[in-house]
Formats: sequence, structure tokens, C-alpha cells
Amino acid sequence: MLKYALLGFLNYSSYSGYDLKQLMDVSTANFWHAKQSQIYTTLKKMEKDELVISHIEPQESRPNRRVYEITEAGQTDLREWLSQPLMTIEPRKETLLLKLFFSAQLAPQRILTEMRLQKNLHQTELATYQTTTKDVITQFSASEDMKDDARLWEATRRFGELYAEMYIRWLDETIENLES
Amino acid sequence: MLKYALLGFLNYSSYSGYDLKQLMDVSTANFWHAKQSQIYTTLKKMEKDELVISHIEPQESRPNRRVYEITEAGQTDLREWLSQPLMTIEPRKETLLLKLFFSAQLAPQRILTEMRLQKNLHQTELATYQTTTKDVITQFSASEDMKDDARLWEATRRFGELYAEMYIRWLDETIENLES
DNA sequence: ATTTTATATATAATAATTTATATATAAAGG
DNA sequence: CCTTTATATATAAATTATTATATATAAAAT
Repeated sequence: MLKYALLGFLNYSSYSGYDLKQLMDVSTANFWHAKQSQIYTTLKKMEKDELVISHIEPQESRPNRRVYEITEAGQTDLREWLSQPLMTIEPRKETLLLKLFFSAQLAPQRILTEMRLQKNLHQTELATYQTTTKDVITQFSASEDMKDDARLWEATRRFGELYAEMYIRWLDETIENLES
Repeated sequence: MLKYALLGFLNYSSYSGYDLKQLMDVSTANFWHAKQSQIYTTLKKMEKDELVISHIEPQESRPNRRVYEITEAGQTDLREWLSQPLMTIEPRKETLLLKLFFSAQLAPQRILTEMRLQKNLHQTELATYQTTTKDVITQFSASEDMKDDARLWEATRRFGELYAEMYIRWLDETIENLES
């Protein structure tokens, strides 16, 4: 699936593995992430499958960059994936809930402390969506040829915001319920 | 991580791989899931690591059952994991958002159709949390020695409910925004 | 009468992902 | 002067997870 994230970016412009990692960290991290090593190995596999081609870009005083370009086949693959509707819901994995589910034996204080800590983390994340992320997208909206993209990016940002708010609300509810 | 889900169940009682799959599907599926094959291979690995021990339970007219029991070492491992607080937020993977992020090139109708379809799926899921799941937990609450567990299970059910509501709200917002 | 569903376990092959490590250099900060 | 951060790529090893397949039988449904 990472393949499509990479194709999506490469459909805008050519990038190196390093570039793609940076891009994902500041844009899709909210709903899709990958480690550097996975990005490099996936790009290599994609080149073997002829979805992208790479060339070395020499640099002075920095290691050379291997820049990837999307091919016709890559564009077709991306377009096909985009137009194929999802028929299922993404299954979640939430470690905190798994722990909570089995926490009856544990001292109640422990899980409460953990949930207060998680609330903090989600509040920080929420603040980022509402300031940094929001600002970046607003800047893109100003450009005429980025306007359509920016509208969609704003929708994904909004998801992060609503998710964080929901999570905090649930934590508040649950903490209150377990305190009594 | 599946390891801890399995240990969590086996800490209540002994179960076969088949049992564990059924249990997960009706209880933790909302925040943790696994395929049958992964459950079987993980149990095998856990036995090698001496976290569980198994014995064959002969059956007439059905294939024999291999029933797993948690060991002392398994209980220690589980308790340690439960008491170790999570210091990070679970990163999400949401294919729908990934597609949306790159959908500017696509005909707008396509993504709208997809989102309406997703709304349907989330509404169905929401209904399940509010009826079937709720009822099962309510029944457990009645039993005195399941009361503490049931309170935590209710909290995880509530998460599923809030998540589905949030998702539907986001879809409504986004659909409306993209229609204009 | 035939098909499907449920009960039950198991493994092979593949794909996806993470963790760890190696190399190299310049700029910036303390 | 020394450490950290940023720039850049790459691979090995391990873990985690999915897909596909094989086997066997009884009960229930059509």
C-alpha cells in the first residue's frame, strides 16, 4: 500500500527516497506513515516493476541523490487504484484499548495514570493539527493550481483534528468512569 | 503484540486456537484483530518460548482440539506488559484518507461515491456497537465476578461507538464540502 | 439429495513492516 | 573544540501479518 503513497507523491514531481520520507512526515503522517528503510526498499521494488525509474543526481559536499520519476505504467497503476472504491472499513489496532480490555486484574491506578498520559499526547497532536498543519494548508490554498489539492488536504487534516478530539473526549469519559 | 492479546484471554481460561479466533472476533475486533493463521503460528511460537503449554483434547466426530494454557512465565509477561505505560500514540493507517489526499486529479464524483459507500459501512458498524455489542456486555455486568471486567469492556465498546460517530460526521462534512 | 455452514488444525509462500547498522560530510549550536 | 543536527543512501535481520491451501466430518439448510 505504501507503493500508492509513493506513486501519489511522484505523480506531482520527482523525488528521492529522502525527500519522500520528509514529505510523508509532514503531510500524510496523520493517516499513513513509513520508516525510511521501508521507503527505500519499496522504491527499489517499484523500479524493478517498472512503475518508476531512477537516476543519480551528483552533489558536491553531500552524498549523491537517487531521484525517482514515475513511469506511464506507474501513472496507470495509481489511477486504477484511486478509482477502485474501498468496500471495507479499515480495521484499527489500538494498543491502549487492548491493555484496557485486560486491565481488570491490574491495580486501577495504573491504567488511569496511563490514560492521563495519553490525553496529554493527544492534546499535543490536536494543537499541531490546529496550528502548524492548518497554516501549511492555508498557504497552499492561496495558489491557484494547488487549490483543488489543498481542499482535499484540508479534509484529511480535519480528520486528524476530529479524531484527536474524539479520543480526548473518550479518555475524559473513561477516566471519570473508572475513578468512581 | 498479538501475543499479549492471546495471553490476556488465556489468563481467564484455557482455549484452543479456534476458540481464540472466535473470541477476538466478537470482543476485541474493534481495536485488535488477527487472521486464523497468525493466531496458530503465534501460539506455536509462544509455546516454544514457554509462555503457554498445550495438550491435545480428543473429540469424537470432530478434529481433536489443541488447548493452550498460560504458564507462570506467561502470566508474568502479561502483567509486565499491562503495567508498562504506553508513551506514544498509535499511528493510524487509513486507506480512504490516503486516496482522498491524492484524488485531486480524479473525477470528483468518484471519491464522493466512495465516501457515501463508506458512510454506509460505518453506520452498520455503529449500529452493531449500539445493539449486539452493548447487549453482550450488559449481560456480563450482571455477574458479580465479571463486573469489573465488563466495565472496561464497555469502555472499549464506547470507543468503537464514538469512533464510528466521528467518522460519519467527518464523512458528512467532507461530502458536503466537496459537493460545492 | 446436495450444498453450505460450522467445527477444528496446520503449513507454505509471500508481503509488509520494524529494528539495527553502516557510511560520509557540512553546518550549526553549545 | 566538541556534539548534535541535517543531509543522503543502503542493506541485513527479524518480526508481523496476509493469502492460499490442505484435510476431515457433522449438522443444518435448501
